Amino acid sequence: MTDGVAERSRPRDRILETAQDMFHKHGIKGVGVDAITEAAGTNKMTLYRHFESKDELVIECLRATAAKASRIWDEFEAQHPGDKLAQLHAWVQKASELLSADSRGCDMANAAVELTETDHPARRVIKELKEAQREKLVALCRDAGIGQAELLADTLSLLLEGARVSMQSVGAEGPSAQFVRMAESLIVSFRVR
Amino acid sequence: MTDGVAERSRPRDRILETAQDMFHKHGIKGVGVDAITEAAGTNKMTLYRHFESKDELVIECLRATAAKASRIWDEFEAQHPGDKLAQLHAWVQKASELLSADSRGCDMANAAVELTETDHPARRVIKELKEAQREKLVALCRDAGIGQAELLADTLSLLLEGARVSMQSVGAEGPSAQFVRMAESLIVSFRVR
DNA sequence: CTAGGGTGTTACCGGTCTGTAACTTCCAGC
DNA sequence: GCTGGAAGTTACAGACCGGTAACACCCTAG
Repeated sequence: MTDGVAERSRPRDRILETAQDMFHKHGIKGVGVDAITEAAGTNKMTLYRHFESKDELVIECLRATAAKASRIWDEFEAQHPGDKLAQLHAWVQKASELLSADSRGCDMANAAVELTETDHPARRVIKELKEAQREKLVALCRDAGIGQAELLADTLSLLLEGARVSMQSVGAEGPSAQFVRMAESLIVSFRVR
Repeated sequence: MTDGVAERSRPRDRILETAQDMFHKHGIKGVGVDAITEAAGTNKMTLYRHFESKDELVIECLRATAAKASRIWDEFEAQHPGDKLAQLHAWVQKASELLSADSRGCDMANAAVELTETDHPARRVIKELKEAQREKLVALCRDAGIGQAELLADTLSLLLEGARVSMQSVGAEGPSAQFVRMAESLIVSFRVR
């Protein structure tokens, strides 16, 4: 039971937290609702009283993950209040740390790969959340005084997304190991311009 | 039956081709062997006479995909014999074309995302094939006279990998739309150095 | 013409999946 | 102490999964 998260709290919270963790580790199609409820120390009926379907649970998990990521951005502002360029460097640093700490990449991107049905209800949620994150990074670049803010933000996005997926196929010693160097010299080259 | 590939040829070839196509479109866990054999105009017994398991079929499909990609590299050499820099630009161009033509990304990366079991037999194959592709790109960059060939190759790899996964979450109008511009200016900046 | 290998067909095994029904148990608020 | 709602339990439905057994067929090489 390596996935046990059985602190005493409300069943709904336990289910949500456990599901996040297990979806992240094993993929969405790789884990059944029975396994989630068991690891959460509850049962299937209780899950279906709080979530109308597995798809809906998946969506709630993605929203929770995005909310967690959003809280990290607050740290940047707290650590470097007003200094947007420093916050951009902190973004690079934090991304690199998360790359080292976890090899399963981005939950939203992974879900998009796994849920191939074009009309799957989670797909529009993924798109919305990813677009919001993109907006945030663009704004950070612009406020940091970068000229082509959109282009830098998109390039950094692709580098990070690529690093996270590359780790899953070739491991941490592959191209993703150079992420920080790539990102930093990119920022430099965009500032000079 | 949108996945039908029923030309008269040997069952093994039809199964392999059909499986490649369906794994690509619907994911590995998203398609069963019954669906593959039906679309290939054959039956399950015949599949299991040629492939000892679904996992083995998956591996054969990945090898076939990699072989197809390898043939594209031969085109570069044919189109620009000896001119490695031109071949590098052709690589960027071709990558961009494939991005526009297909939104389901790289089969190997997708498989790595889907097959989370660390000891899954396909994982080592994915790693080997990806490492071979990396070697090829590094060699191309080096032979094109790029100083930091490894770094350029890895950066281009991450950009492309990122573009392919980004398309699946936010669509073709997202950051991946700028792939060519990013790659080309990267090459320029590495040449100047 | 015949033998034999590749192929097709049908049925089945044991397991897993999402989702539901009916019933019991527990516990907090009155 | 009683009550009402949340949570747990058991069993089940219906579908799908990967994989196998037994047998009929067809077509080509000799």
